Formats: sequence, C-alpha cells, structure tokens
Amino acid sequence: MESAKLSKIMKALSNQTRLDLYLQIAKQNEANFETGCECFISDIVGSFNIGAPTISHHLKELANADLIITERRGKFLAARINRETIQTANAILSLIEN
Amino acid sequence: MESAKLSKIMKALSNQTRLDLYLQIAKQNEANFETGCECFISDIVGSFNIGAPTISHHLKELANADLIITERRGKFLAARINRETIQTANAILSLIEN
DNA sequence: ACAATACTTCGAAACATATCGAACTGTAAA
DNA sequence: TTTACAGTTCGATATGTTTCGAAGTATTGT
Repeated sequence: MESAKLSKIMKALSNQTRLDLYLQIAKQNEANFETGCECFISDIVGSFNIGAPTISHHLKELANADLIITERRGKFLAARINRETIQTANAILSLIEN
Repeated sequence: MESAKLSKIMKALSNQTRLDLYLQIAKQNEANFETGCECFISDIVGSFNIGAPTISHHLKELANADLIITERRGKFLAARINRETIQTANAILSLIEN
C-alpha cells in the first residue's frame, strides 16, 4: 500500500469520537456474528453524547476510508467493519514493529 | 490501551508528510542496525520538500505521541523508532482484524 | 394522508493544523 | 572569534475539522 492510503486510514481513526464509533461497530459486529455481523447505528448512538448530524458525518468519513461498509435497512442504517482495510494497515505497521 | 492513546498515535500518523517522515526514520533505523538504529535528520530532510521549521514541528508531534525518540548528537539530531508504541497500537488493531 | 422515526444535508461558528519566513540557539570548524 | 551549519521558536496566514441547529428526505406505522 502507498503511504497515501495508510495516512487516510490513520486520519479516519485519529479523532477520538470517530475511533470510538469504529470500535463500537467492531464490537457489535462480533456480538452479532450469527446475523451477518451488522451493527444498527440507532442501537449505539445513545452511548455517544454528540448530535446525529455529527455521527452521520463521522460515519461517512469512516466509510470514505473504507474502514466500514454501510447499508440501509429500511428506516435504519447498518454498518459493518471492512476487515480487508484494517488488515492491510496492520500488515504495514507490522513491518515496522520487527 | 485506552482509545485515547490510540487516537493520539493515529493522529500523529494521519498527516501524509509526518507519516512519510516516520516511515523514513524506520527505514533508516533498519539500514543502520549495526550502529544503534539511528537516523540523522539531516540525512533525510533533503527528500522532503518542506521547510526546516515544519520538519521540526512534525518531529515534535511524533515524539509527543511516543512514536519516535530523538537525541542530540552534537550539531545533529538523531531519531529512532519507539517500537513499544507501534507494537501496542498494532496489538489493538489485530483484535479487530480477526 | 398523517405523524413519527432515522438519518442526511446545509450553512455557520469555533477551533485546530500545516506551513512559512524571520529571527534565534547551539555546535563545530576555520 | 568569526563563520557556517543544524535545528528551534515565534508570529502570521491559510486551510481543514468538529460540531451544531435547522431544515430536508426516506421509510414505517396509524
């Protein structure tokens, strides 16, 4: 991967709120393994004390960095982690680690 | 690790120039394994087309996030990667990966 | 059709960041 | 002891980011 894409991923995870959002989605994905690893945003917004517009904005940033994949489910928005992206980022950092 | 520290690390690596700086230092560290894994800043500044004040600023940010350790060597500044930090970050991301 | 829910878009305010040039500090070398 | 070099600090500017409230869209339930 080029460093351009890596820095894009890093930027998406550099904001505290956005990182927490991402980690929450990852957590919900694990909990709902049987039902397709989906996380309904409406189920987690309550634990963040920021407005809906801001959540929406952050989700778009995460999606834009290919860190999550979102999909409408009727009235709701479902999100799931894109493992490929975090794996690639991880692979690069691992090179430095050793 | 708390997500606060992780986001701090991510933020430090979220800027393209700063990430490249970090990767360069990592690369030089490997190349100079025998001589204590040090990277002299004066040896790499040439490959970045930004001014010295900006380099100085970015190095401070990297050091502040504990990603690198800097030390004066007479007239020069030597930098080396702090492996512990990147290892910890990596460990957290690995949890999501699987 | 109407109301309610879930989320998005827009515009603006507040704040943070990247970068620069000029001036400064510390070190080494002539 | 001057000069040159490597890097830092300062102040300014331009740009980007986070967040909000208000208004908009889409979908579901009454």
